[in-house]
Amino acid sequence: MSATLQALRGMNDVLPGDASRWLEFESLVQRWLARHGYRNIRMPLIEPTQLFRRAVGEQTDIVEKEMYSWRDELNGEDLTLRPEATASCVRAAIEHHLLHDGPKRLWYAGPMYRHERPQKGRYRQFHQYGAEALGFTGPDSDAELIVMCAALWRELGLTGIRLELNTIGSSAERASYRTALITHLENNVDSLDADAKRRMHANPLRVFDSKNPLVQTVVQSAPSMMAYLGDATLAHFDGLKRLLGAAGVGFTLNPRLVRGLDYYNLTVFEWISDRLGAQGTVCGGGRYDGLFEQLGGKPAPAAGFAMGIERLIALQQEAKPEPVVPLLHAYVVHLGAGAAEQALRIAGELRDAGYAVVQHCGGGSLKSQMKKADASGARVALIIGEDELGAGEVTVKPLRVARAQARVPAARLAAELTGWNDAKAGT
RNA sequence: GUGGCGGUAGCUCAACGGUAGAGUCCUGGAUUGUGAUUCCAGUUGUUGCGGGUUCGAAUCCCGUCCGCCACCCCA
Repeated sequence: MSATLQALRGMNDVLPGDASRWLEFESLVQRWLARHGYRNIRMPLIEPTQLFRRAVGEQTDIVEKEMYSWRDELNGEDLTLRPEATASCVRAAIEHHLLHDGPKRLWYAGPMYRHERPQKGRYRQFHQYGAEALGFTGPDSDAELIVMCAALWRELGLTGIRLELNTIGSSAERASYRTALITHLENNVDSLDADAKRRMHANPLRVFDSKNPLVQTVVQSAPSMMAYLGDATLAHFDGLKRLLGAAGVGFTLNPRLVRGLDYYNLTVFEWISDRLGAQGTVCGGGRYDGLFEQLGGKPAPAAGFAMGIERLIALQQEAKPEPVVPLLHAYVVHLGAGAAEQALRIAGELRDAGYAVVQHCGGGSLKSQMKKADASGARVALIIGEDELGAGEVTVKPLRVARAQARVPAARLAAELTGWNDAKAGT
């Protein structure tokens, strides 16, 4: 039984047709990050399990049931495939004293791993670009992170991505509100259904989302978070809202937006699209002022976000479905004795001059070689047969525009090919 | 992790108890060395995998894997 091996569930191959779209996307995103002064940092995919337990939070879904964790039998260490990268980034900043000479703007990219049930836009290995502004206290830093996202959506040509915003206060404010909320829910426990009761202690804010009318009556009379927020929190949030307004970035306040990771405080936000079904969050982030200290470092404020590449590319593909075809300037076909050697020489010279060139391999009739040349997407076919070889020339035949072919001296080809490629070509 | 739907040629799909098909793609040809259009010809499969029912299973049943949808949660 030759069991054919296949990729693990929820882990995908990105095949060349899609990969060229990824490359284009990544190059655009990286230029955008550079223009905002963010510098790349690269962390390991594997970290001590403890890092995520401490950073993300013991009670979170991620830590409780979604991590790829195992014990390294060679030395007894408990290891985990990273489910997100903020924890790693902060760990690295602490370990290498990155903030010793002031705040830093950093970005990272790469695969993350969560053992969830896969569906469209949700995979067990998925990819993120993340930006972290480490060491900045004020709402100006939060605003910068959010506003730069808005610029990226424009650049990517994405529309219909809306911003949801909330403040969850300090951990102390959150704790006292949480206590008050749970007390309220417990006092009305008779009106709660099983789902609400389950959420009551695990994640009391989630009870607000219940569609059960009876539960909603309890929700209506519940205390408001606002009453538990201090002046500093409100001032920070007001400052952020003012800056977003000045930047022309619209948002909707979502008091139930809490996000699933424990390290957040004050600002939390999500960018959401309605075109992706249940997996609509395309980017999420917020402030996490306590994380440095929580991981054993000197206290430092910080904020950041992470965006999902698969989801953004799905949106972009919908907006711009034409396949991304890599640019190929020339396809060299050759026929007859000695032509292969000349073709190899010429292809090399053209590549040295900066052109993308494919040389035909595998022989075959001129007709079949021309078919390959056309299918390759090349702008022109370069034909080297016995005639051309004898004359020291190459036939240049445009494949994308209506223009007569011509013979060009081999020695001048590198200089003249630009003219043939500049001819207006269908993309 | 729970529930629902689905898996047939490389791709998109038909056949829905009685010999598994079409389009597309691919390959070759239509007078000498010229692609993409047109015409002709040809190849394509353990019907996801394993078991069961039946004279006979792509088709019905069970299991399993994978995908999709919803829940949960999030990128």
